[in-house]
This record gives sequence, structure tokens and C-alpha cells, in this order.
Amino acid sequence: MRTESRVTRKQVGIRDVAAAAGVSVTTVSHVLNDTPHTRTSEETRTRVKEAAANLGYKPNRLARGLRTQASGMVGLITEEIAITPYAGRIIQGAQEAAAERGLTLAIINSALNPAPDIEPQLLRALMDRQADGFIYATVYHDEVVVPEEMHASPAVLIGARDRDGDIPSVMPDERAGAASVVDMLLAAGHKRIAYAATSVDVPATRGRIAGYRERMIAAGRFEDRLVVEAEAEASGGYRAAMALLNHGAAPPQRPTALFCYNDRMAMGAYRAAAELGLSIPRDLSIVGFDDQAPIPYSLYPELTTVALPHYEMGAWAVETLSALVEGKGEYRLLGAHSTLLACPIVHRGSVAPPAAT
Amino acid sequence: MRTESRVTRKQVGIRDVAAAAGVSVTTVSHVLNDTPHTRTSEETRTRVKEAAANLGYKPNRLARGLRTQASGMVGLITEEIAITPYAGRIIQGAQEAAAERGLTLAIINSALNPAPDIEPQLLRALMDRQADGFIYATVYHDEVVVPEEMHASPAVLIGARDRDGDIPSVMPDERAGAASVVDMLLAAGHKRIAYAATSVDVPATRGRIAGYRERMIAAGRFEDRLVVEAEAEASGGYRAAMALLNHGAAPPQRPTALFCYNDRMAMGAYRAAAELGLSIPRDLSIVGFDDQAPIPYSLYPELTTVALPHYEMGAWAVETLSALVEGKGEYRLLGAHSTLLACPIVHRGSVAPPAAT
DNA sequence: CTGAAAGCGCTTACAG
DNA sequence: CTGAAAGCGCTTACAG
Repeated sequence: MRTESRVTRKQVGIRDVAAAAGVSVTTVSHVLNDTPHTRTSEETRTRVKEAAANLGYKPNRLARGLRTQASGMVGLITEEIAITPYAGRIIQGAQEAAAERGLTLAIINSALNPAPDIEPQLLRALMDRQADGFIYATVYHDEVVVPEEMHASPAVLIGARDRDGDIPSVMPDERAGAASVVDMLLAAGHKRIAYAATSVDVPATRGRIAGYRERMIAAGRFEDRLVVEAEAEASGGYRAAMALLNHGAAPPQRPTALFCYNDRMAMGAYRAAAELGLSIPRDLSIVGFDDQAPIPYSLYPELTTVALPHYEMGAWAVETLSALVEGKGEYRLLGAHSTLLACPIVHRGSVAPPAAT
Repeated sequence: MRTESRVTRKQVGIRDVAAAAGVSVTTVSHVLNDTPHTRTSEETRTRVKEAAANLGYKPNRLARGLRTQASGMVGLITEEIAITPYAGRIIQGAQEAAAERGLTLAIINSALNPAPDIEPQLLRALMDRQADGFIYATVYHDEVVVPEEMHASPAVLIGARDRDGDIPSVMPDERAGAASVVDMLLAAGHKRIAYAATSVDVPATRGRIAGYRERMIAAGRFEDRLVVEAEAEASGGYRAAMALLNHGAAPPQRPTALFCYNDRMAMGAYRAAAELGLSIPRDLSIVGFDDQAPIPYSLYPELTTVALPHYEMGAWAVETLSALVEGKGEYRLLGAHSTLLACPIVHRGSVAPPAAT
């Protein structure tokens, strides 16, 4: 049972506080907001603060927003991301950064191939609520053309560049991440490091293979037959691994390490290794990419992989957006600069030095 | 390049529309909102609508909210759900239902073990924005005590009952889902159906094993040694499957079907089957639970499992909440009723009739 | 140091 | 059928 009073009692407003403290609403507003260039006697300040606390006064943000023309709300449009396994952390990063700044996040989950109407409709809903700005998080494209409406507000992009070059963006440094995997494998003593590639043409595929090739070439270890292409799924990883490993040949013929485009492919590679009687990591080291739950810790041994900086991208986005919002008007100046965030290796159990041969 | 005018042009307000149409703002408001018990000449109506369309008038929801004391915004508090793999669909279901009703969803991602302050802080942010009500989505508990503040507003619970019995709730019908799996397996001809259980004491564990036992007993097939407990992870599934299958015994000794508490355990069971040289589904049928991406379609053969009604629970929640909000004041009357939603089997490739013995 | 008053953009009795 | 006016709860020049 609850005290009904809490439910029904009228909201206390700034006027109630003013009355209780025996001052004007102006003064209440000033002391509660610490309005700059305003002096109020210490005595009055404490009287006001006490009154506010006693009454449990909570300013109505709607009213404030109406008056100040700033809602303190930012919209996060996620392209399927809310229903995509790995990117809830974007939301988390954005939300924590928003909370620090007193901003509220309103999330719009747009479809990957948005129905022509629904996304603008949701976007409008937020604009009608005077959202101060927008973050558009894509599932990873090169370039994206953001909804027309977004150009009228401060905006920031996650995972893609703006085709019109207007909007700041952030994305993972796939290339550096892949390069660091090769470095790590090389340092562990591997010489024949294969790559299970995939052919979809997105930044992730290009960046990862570029990082791989670059380092393999630099180390003088690159060979065409070390990379095979397949679908970016477990089944593709199985096929690629079979092609790479099943030459009936022992090392040095056979690769001692297999770097997979993503964790799903790595999962298929585990199955291939099992069928070929190869023990991981003794006979074969495997590295994935994405750190896609729950794969890495569901495999045996647990999969060493590369994490995407989802949390960091979310936080970066609201930080940048919030700067844009502050510096209204000239926010175009920041322009199209695009930031790359590091992808750290998550070390687990699937990498070991190659067996002595 | 964008037309700067769009960026800088002052927002058009209801007054501009009134001026353009040569009527009062009262009239504009009436025709645009179709205010009941109000008649306006057809001619005036069209004039107003045209003027609004020409000017691209979009009502300021902040102002409307301030006036009507209803923000049209509902808060969705998710306990780690935004960063949990399988429940983005709750958000999606809630969002689509909200959009249909002209409501906007604001999402708060609370931690599983919330820091004592952060969650109430976010909740307050939404209350200060005059949210009309709240949905609290838990990761699955029996009962939960919702934050004190929520009791002051219409509210609805996903995945748990309210300890105080005040708040309507919805959850998956785990028991019926598990029962339907046993029925399906029985119908396929299996007699020895094992269950890989887990011992954490949450509704999901109890409901699933209850459904299993109930049907096995009804069919006269229940045996204690058909169920073994392990951790609810791939490693536990591996161990349980090994214990169940590795008696060196062929059917009819050995179970021909294995129902796993969740998909992660099923994943471990696949590995055990492979090591034991058992082919799925020829030698062993496996069924999981959760339909947790990307496991079911990353396994070979793809895993038959049971889906949780996330989308439906999300939609149910906003529908119910919206009813509560409409019927303000007496919303307590709806009270603690708790709704169960069906968990459908998703048929894939891991079930077949038992091999003839 | 403090306050009266205008105004943010709407809706809604109420009057005509 | 239509409109003038009050008011939702704040903030902010401006005056004193």
C-alpha cells in the first residue's frame, strides 16, 4: 500500500518554493540555477534551497525547455542497432556521457532498410519535442546520406561518413586492429598466418584485410594462398578453414595460425579444426574479430578476438554533439572530420606459440 | 551544400498559421487537433490546413505538453537489457507500439546491479520531463521492487512481478514452451528425452524444467537420470551432454534427444556429440531455448530452439501502459494481474525422428 | 541584492 | 461557427 497523497498531490512549482522562502520566483530561479552575474545573499540562498528541498521541488523541464528553446534531449537513431547483438554498448556509452551532461537520450530504432515513412516519422516526433541534436548510428557503411531533416540540427554520425561531408563521424580503426593481430601472432612465433576473408564490400572487410596484408607483407610473410574467401558466417568459416588446413600436410606446409574476419567465421573454423583432429591452440591458433557475445566465451578454448569500441563511440558521439550544440550556429565549422577509435585485442585461450616443428 | 535558410529560419508557430489563414489561433488549434464538440466550417478548415502545410508547421510538443500536462513520452527502463544480446526486440516492440499511439519512447539503460544513485537519477530526468508513465524491463526475476519513484506514475513491468503487487506485468510462458518441446519430441518418436538443466533459481529455470517434467511424467517417460545439472553456459552443456551420453551405450540405453536449458548449453552439447562421434540429428536430436543470436544459425546443423516473446512483451507493455495513462487516477484498479505470453518453437535442423533401433 | 513582468508556443474554458 | 484571453511553469532582460 502506498500513500495516495504521493500520487495525487499536486506537483510543487517554483511559485510554491518562492512562497515558502518568502522571495520572488526570480530569486528562486537564480539560486537554483546558479545564474551567472547574479548575486544573492548567502542567507537568502540557503533559505531558498531549504524551501526547495523541503517541498521536494523538481523543476519542470518541459517548461524550462519551452522558455530556453533547448530541451536538453538528444536523439539517438540506431539503424537496427538496438536489435543487433553487439551494439547495445553504443547506447550505454552514449547514455552515460549524456547523463554526465544532464542530457536525456531518446532512442529511435530505425530499420536497416527503413520503410520510407517510419524513420522520418520518429525523427519528426523528436524534433517536435525540440531535441537539441541527433546521433545517427549505422551498422557500418562507407557513407550514408542522413535523413534530410537531420541537416537542420546539430548531428553526429557513428560508423559511417556523411556523404555530404557536413557531419562529424566516428568509426572503429579496423585496419589498425587487424594489423595488431598479425603483429601479435608474429611475435608469438607464427610464420604462416592465414586469413579467412569475406567479400562483402564494407569498410570492415577492407580495413581488416588491409591491416592483415600490410603487416604480412612488411614481415615478408604474405602469400596469396594464405587468404581464402567465404561468407561471413560460421558455415563460411568452416569452409575457409577446411580449404586452408586440409592439405593433408603438416607444418611448415600448413598455417599455424588462422585469423578470421569475424567471430562467427572463427566458430566455423573451430568445427573444421575439430574434424581435422587439430587441437586449438596447440596445433592451430585462431583469432576472431568483433568480440560478439556470446561466441568468444562459448567456444572451447575461449576465443581470442578483437573488440569494437562501441562504448567509446557512443560516448564520443554525445561529447561531440554536445560541443556542437553549445557552439550553435557555427557548428558546421567542425565539418566533416572523421575520428578513428582503437580496437583492442581481447586475449583469451585460442592463441599459443606454434608447436615446435 | 544546404540552404542555410532551413537552418536559420525561425520555427513557424501556430500564430504564423493563424495569420496566414486569417483566423485565430484558437481555430487553428481546433482544426489541427480535430477538437471534439467543435464545429468549424469546411471552408475554414481547408484554409487552415493549407496554410499549415504551406508553412510546414509542426506543433511544438513541449508547449503542448506544458499546457496539457501530458508529455506523450514514456520511459523504458531496461536492466542491462540494452546491452544484453537477446532483448533489443523488447525495445523494438515497445517502440513500434509507441509510434502507433504517437508516444515517444525514452530509454534508460540501468545496470543490473545499479549503482545506488544512477538509476534514480535517470528516472528523475524523465519525470522532470513529465514522462506519462514507465516500463521497467528486467532481465528476469521472480519479483522485483521497482524504484520508489515509479509508484507515483502509471507503470508496467516486463519479466518480473511487482513485489508490492501494484503493477501489471508480463512474462514468457516458459513452462508451456518447454512442454511443447517435449510434446514435439514425443510426437517425433523419441522416448528417452534428456534434459540439461541448470540450478540457478530464476523463473526460467523452474518453468522450463517444470514443463519438461510435467510432460515426461504424463507420457510415462520420466526418469531421474535423464536430467543432469550444469552451469548455464556452453561448458556446462558440454559436461551435461557428456554425462548423459557417454555411457558407452547405444540406444535404447542412450537418450536419443537432448533438450537444453538454453542455447549456450546446446552449443556445448554439439561439441560433446562431435567428440562422441554422434551425428546430429541422426544419432541425437538437440533442442535449445532462447533463440539467442547468433548461436542457432551458427551451429551445424542449425539449432531448433524456443523463442522468447521479446517483441510481443515490449508491445504489450506500451499498450497496457497507454491504457493506464488514459484511465489515470483509477489505474491502480488494473492491479497486479500478470500476463503470460507464448514461447514458440523455431524449427531448424537439429531434430529428427530417432534412428530405427 | 531582489522583484515585477513579459514571454516561450501551445490548449481550452468561455463568450459572442 | 469563431475568437480574446488566461494559463501551463519556467527564465531573463530590466528596473530599482
